[in-house]
Amino acid sequence: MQHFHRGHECRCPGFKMDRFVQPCMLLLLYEKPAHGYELMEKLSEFGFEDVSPDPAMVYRNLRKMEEEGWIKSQWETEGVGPAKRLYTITPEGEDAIHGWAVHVKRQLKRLKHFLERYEKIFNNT
Amino acid sequence: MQHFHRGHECRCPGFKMDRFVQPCMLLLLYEKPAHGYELMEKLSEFGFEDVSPDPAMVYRNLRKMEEEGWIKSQWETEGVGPAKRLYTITPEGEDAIHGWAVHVKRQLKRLKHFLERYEKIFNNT
DNA sequence: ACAAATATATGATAATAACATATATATGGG
DNA sequence: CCCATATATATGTTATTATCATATATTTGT
Repeated sequence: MQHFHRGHECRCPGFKMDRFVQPCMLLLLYEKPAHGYELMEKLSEFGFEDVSPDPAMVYRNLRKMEEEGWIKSQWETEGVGPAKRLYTITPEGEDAIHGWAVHVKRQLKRLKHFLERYEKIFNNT
Repeated sequence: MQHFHRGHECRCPGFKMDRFVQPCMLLLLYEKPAHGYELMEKLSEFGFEDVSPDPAMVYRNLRKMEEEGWIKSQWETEGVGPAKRLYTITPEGEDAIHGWAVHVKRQLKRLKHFLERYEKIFNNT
């Protein structure tokens, strides 16, 4: 038996949207090359306050995107702090952003329709 | 190596949002009791044209929600056509709708932020 | 008699998300 | 000097989800 809401805990995995950090990180990298930790913190700008900072989410998606050829990295051993990978976006990565945008628009439409219908019924504001 | 876009095929699974059909079906059932096939068709209203009609998606989610106690079903052998399960929403199911609405609002915020930022950069309309 | 539409259901597998954990360096305070 | 904390990256494991294919049966129209 599955439980998506037990007590105060919420178990609606479908809306955690781990994958959505990919286009978000791509946008951030398009704006400016950065390393993982930096991206992890900046994700809060996109409304991931409740999820981040989650290193696993960020680094695993960075690896995936590098495999895809959407981003590339180089080690930075100079400067303060431990060695870091500096990520930059590739032309393929830019294409991917546009691909994601299509899905985002479609999903936005779905969510809006749901909310309109929901509020019509339950009269919420 | 993973490929989310091969040729014309799109492989962005994160945005297919199978789980999102749950709150949509709950809303439909709140409006009026229905059976699976009916729900499957009505899902297009929520913008699932590209996914539905997908029997697996609909029936499996209905089973899950019945396990959760959000909906209940009874066989209808009378009337035209093959036997069908008539689903009705429970009070727990109504609670679940409100729970989902919270996630939908949060996700909507994220998607909007992404799109605003995206369009600011690429000047799309 | 047969095709198509209606209706429900599941098996198998690929992909994702969630959680815990491991690692190392640097910095500031006591 | 030592320790806690912040910085920084990385992976193993397991649970959950999504996708695709397929199975079943009834009814309606031709």
